[in-house]
Amino acid sequence: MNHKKIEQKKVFTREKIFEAATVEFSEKGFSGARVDEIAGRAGVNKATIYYHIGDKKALYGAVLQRIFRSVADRMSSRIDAESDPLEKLEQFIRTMAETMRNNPYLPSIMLREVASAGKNWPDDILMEFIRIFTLLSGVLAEGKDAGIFRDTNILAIHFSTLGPLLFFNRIENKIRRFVEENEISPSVVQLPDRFEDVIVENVINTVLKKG
Amino acid sequence: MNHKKIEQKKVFTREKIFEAATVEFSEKGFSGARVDEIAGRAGVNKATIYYHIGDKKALYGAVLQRIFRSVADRMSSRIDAESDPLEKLEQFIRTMAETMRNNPYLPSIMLREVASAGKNWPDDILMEFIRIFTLLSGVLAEGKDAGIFRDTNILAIHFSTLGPLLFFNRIENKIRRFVEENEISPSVVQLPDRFEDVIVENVINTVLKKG
DNA sequence: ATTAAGTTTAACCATTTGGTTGAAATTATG
DNA sequence: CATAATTTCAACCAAATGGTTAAACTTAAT
Repeated sequence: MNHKKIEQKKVFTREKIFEAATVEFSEKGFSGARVDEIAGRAGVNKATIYYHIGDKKALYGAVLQRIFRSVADRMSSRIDAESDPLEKLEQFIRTMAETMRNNPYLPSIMLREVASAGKNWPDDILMEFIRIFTLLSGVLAEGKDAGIFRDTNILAIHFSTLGPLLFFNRIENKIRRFVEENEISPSVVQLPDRFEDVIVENVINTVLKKG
Repeated sequence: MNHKKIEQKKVFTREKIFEAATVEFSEKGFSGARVDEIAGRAGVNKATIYYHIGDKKALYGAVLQRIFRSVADRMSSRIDAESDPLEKLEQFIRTMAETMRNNPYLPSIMLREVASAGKNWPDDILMEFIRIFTLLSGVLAEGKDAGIFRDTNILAIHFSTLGPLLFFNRIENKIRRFVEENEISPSVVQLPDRFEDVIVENVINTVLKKG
């Protein structure tokens, strides 16, 4: 086995640990997550986690950083691919929704982090947030300069995108089950096929200059 | 000591326990919360909690129900006090924001509950949610009948109100500290004095019929 | 083949934690 | 005042949990 293969194996072990940890933290939160359970899911001895990464807190931090960096990366490349500010904004929202759909563990972790008010975010995690915020900020400024966007509050637009998408992602199934079990007409609850379509419409309506 | 005073003391003890539990659960979530800590904060022996309420899970359930019922109650009375659908909608949003400001423990608990996707909500908690949702649903229907509201998605409006308000409430201080420490111009981040003003404007803009 | 370095493992430990118990204290009743 | 019922408490316990360790195993270099 040469150096490359060793490195690969090492990376593979770390990867397995991260994946298992992400699922566990997502399902149970930091306090609820069990290191033994993570080790079990990863098919690895508990001590291996401590050898490769560190204690529970370090592991959680690493998981957060991994997640948020990958989100920021994807968001960045997707928006760069568009030229029109309006399409960039739409892409921002749709990429968010898509990322949540593709990574089912993401929403609960993000919501719990918001709940904890970023009490223990290291600087590198903060940086990933700022990257995303700056991205949106740029899109809105671009649209304003082009004369097609109103002067809107960036934070409000950001939270009005992220918030509803996260909420819906988490609660959709609960609502569907409830509507079904209680034989409520779906038209009462107005469950849309694609929630992000509604959010795209509303956010664009908020941002777009009237006339 | 007569019957009334006994009853008062009993209620007082329960009240102290609930208050302490609410704070503890809010700060640390269900798993992170410690029953010993709750007993300590309430100035009560741990066994008293088990005597009066039950185990940790029952205590948490009782806390949730208390919170959400009080929110639904307040929301209900506030909206009933208005007659115009537009003012009802504004009252809905402002009451939400006000309730969060007055009850600092509320937002983190709500966010964590959304994160957990209501996995273990008993029916009575679900009912309180439905009360609030039905309230908003009625306001929007009323406005539509009066010909001043567009046909909008209730869930989206609900989440576009609740989400941003909760997010801002939790993260505001973090942002303020960050802006200050890194000497960033506040204009870049656009921190408004009253975030709910922005949300009121945006939501009304989304709901209102254009003419 | 031998050695040294890196990696994984089973067993173990100290502490924390939810929950219990029986006695003591407080209060209501006769 | 005496007795019964309710409420509070200190002490205790079993289980769970984060973390450690020393030994075993694997691989790379000499």
